[in-house]
Amino acid sequence: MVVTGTTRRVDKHRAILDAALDVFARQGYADTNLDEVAEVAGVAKPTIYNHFGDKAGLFAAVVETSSQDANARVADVIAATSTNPEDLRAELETLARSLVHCLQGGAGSATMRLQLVEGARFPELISRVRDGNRDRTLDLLAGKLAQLAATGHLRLRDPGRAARQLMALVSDEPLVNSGFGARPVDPAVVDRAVTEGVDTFLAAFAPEPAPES
Amino acid sequence: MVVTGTTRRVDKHRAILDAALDVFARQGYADTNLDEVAEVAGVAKPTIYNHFGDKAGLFAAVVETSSQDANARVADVIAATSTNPEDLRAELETLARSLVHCLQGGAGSATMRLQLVEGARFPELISRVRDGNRDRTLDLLAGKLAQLAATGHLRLRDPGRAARQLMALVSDEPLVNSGFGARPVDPAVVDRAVTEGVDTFLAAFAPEPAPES
DNA sequence: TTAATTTTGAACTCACGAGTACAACGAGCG
DNA sequence: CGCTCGTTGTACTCGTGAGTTCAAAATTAA
Repeated sequence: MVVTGTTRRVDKHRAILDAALDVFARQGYADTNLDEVAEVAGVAKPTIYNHFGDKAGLFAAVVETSSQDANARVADVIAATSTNPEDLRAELETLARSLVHCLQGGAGSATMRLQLVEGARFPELISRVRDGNRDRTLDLLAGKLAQLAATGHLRLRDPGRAARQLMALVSDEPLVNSGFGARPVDPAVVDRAVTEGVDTFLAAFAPEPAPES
Repeated sequence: MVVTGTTRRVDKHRAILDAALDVFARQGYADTNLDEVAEVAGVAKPTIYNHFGDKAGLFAAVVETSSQDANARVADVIAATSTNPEDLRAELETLARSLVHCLQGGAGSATMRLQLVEGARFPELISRVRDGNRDRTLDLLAGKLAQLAATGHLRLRDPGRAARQLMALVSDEPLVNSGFGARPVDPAVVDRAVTEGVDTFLAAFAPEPAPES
């Protein structure tokens, strides 16, 4: 077995990032002390300083890394959506449910909470990362919706607007219900928001009147 | 001129609450020190302790008071909406714009930010106040929408759902654009979200096909 | 195997802010 | 006017956490 030269160092680097994401998201930047991050990561505190410089440096790295990860997950979900589905409603519900879980459940929840809560403390970093994430997500989603329009499944004049509104309809209620990330997302709430949100979306944007509305 | 016995004390009490709302909202609970609140309020620090006990007590009072104020403003806006408007679209746009400004602009912005950011630190207080506010707002709005349905302007099977979705459509974009309260709300963004959101709402819930969609 | 690099545990310094104390002053009331 | 209560400016204590130090140990590289 061949172990590459920096494998172990990468392990610790990643372990610190993972631990920090968890602790920062739960407690916020101010209430997070690096003794605790070190303990969760299984390293010594000076090791964190060796890798990341200082607390703010660690935070910035966590935000960047976790947001890139979230981006990749979202892109996968949108790419996996068919542009010629047999059941459009079901396809959109699956897409929407997956998006909400990517953004608000599991690792996405921690990422979202950092972006949401610490915008005042790190305005440039958070704006750049969060707005970049959102723009990218909406672009990809708008692209997919435009394809659905091209194949006659939807009637859109502005795919960007449709993307924004679909996101709003399906994500607002779960977000509020979770206390903006302070509580775990309730899958039942997501399901309801998705079902109702897609229903309203189709009532507004489907070519023919939606069967239910 | 007759001055009531506790006028001065009420003045200071209110001055402390106002100052604290401003500072807590800008800096967050952890980064707010009571020396600064005292300076902004124009009182001595021990006076804050005399009135509110400790920092957490002050914060709780600020959350309660500002949320009640926000509640009253929202109730006024909804009550002022006609249930038999000549121009439904314009009436809904006015309602929606006022709601968003109540919730996300001026004093509403500070209130919202406290509720949004400090949910993890004070879970019971924030959940109670924020969920109570939201439930009340949605109830009032659902009531108004139900009345619009009763007069034939809308076609609803579930006014509660319609209220949730109207709120989502008109408030999501301004909220994200303001960095969840970290930046001032941009009126142009609100206008666009309101116009487009009401348009989609009417496309889904108006009795006859909306003229634009 | 040796040398170089990284990590460690433990202890430390220093700045900061919550909360307190207190004598003196100010405001309000009878 | 005297009394009571609230407020003040100033100084203080104490706990906490960011960041640093260092000799020894562990890991990695040659």
